[in-house]
Amino acid sequence: MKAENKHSKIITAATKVFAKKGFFTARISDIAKEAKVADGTIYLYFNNKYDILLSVFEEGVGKILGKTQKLLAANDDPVEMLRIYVIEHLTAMRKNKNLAEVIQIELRQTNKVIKQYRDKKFSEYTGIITTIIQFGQEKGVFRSDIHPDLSKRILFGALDEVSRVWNVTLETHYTVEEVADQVLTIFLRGIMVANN
Amino acid sequence: MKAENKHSKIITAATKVFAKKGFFTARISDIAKEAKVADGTIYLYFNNKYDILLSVFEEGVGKILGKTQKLLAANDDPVEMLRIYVIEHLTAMRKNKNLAEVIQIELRQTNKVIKQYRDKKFSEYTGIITTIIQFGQEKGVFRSDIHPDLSKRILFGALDEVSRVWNVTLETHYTVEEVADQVLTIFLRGIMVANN
DNA sequence: ATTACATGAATGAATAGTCATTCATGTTTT
DNA sequence: AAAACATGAATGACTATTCATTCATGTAAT
Repeated sequence: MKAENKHSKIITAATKVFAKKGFFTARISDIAKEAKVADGTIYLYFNNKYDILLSVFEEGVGKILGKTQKLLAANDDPVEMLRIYVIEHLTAMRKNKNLAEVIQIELRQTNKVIKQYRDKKFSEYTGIITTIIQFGQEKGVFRSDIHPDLSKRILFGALDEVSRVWNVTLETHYTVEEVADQVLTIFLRGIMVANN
Repeated sequence: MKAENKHSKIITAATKVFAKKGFFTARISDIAKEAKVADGTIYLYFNNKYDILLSVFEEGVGKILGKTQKLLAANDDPVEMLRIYVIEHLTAMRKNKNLAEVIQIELRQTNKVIKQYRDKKFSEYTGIITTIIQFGQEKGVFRSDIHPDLSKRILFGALDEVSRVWNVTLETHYTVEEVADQVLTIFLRGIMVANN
């Protein structure tokens, strides 16, 4: 119990420190201080600095992925499914800005191993969009001339950028609902079969 | 001449090295080697490592911005203007993958100074989208319930993500034209006033 | 219930290596 | 022969990781 507790304390601290200072500028001693443990203790729970970063990502995305999949399972309307995905994503990013920062910035970084790891792990999450779009096309709700893979990038990129801004400027004047509504309005109108 | 020549040689080399290894992992000696100058020579042209990064960005974005503004000046159809912007951006990102990498990844980094600098400089470039959208709304071509600021993020995020992928996977199987077409189809249908 | 012993989690000072930046020296240009 | 430019080895500051030691908790023996 105590061990598990300390593990998450370090994860939480690291998320915060990485978000604030960036992976390379963050010091192990910063994380230790934030988590209120000794520097050495961190190495009882993680192999090295990279391992901490990957764990932050793994556990963070894991939670979001799990929740999203659960919510979507109870649904079979493509439009409604996209709505759920968008709202869940924006809500999660807004709620945990530190995690958002790590996912959006630190994990993209250069290091090929990190980058490929992120893309692999992440593709499970963004792949959901592709699946929904294909499903919608089969149902005849979404236009068939839309490339599911490309439009996945288009939607995800839009979500990524609008939520990234929450971490940069103090553009708090848009709520999750407003943003979700704009993104969905534009994207859905863009991919749906005309019906009026 | 010789000085100017060396300056750009270093910029080009740095762009390549930063793109490949990332800002923090890149060594000054790597850049020097790539540019075929001595380590110390770099400090005759730049104040420090950060200065090199900012210069890469400044000069790179400057060129793209200039070209885009020039092309747009000769036009007054909002739809056509968006098309030009999208195609120019994708073409530029595709053509200079190293610069794209630096802009998209390295410059987002954490360091608050860097980040704010990027956002300030960049907002001039992405702000063009906002202007075009507002222009289109005034002309009654784009829906008035679209937030120009938000939809700027939506379009730019989409562009950023689709072009980022060119640097990660070997997803070369979409051409600039195909990608531009999908993005524009979806986005324009999303923001235009219905006219049928 | 007190004492002796055992365990392994936690500590943080010391290590070992890295690299941005400087500068004494050399080379080229005017 | 100045002045301007270029070199790259040496410097010095910085920090991830290690590991000898401490300490808290549990178990066994008396």
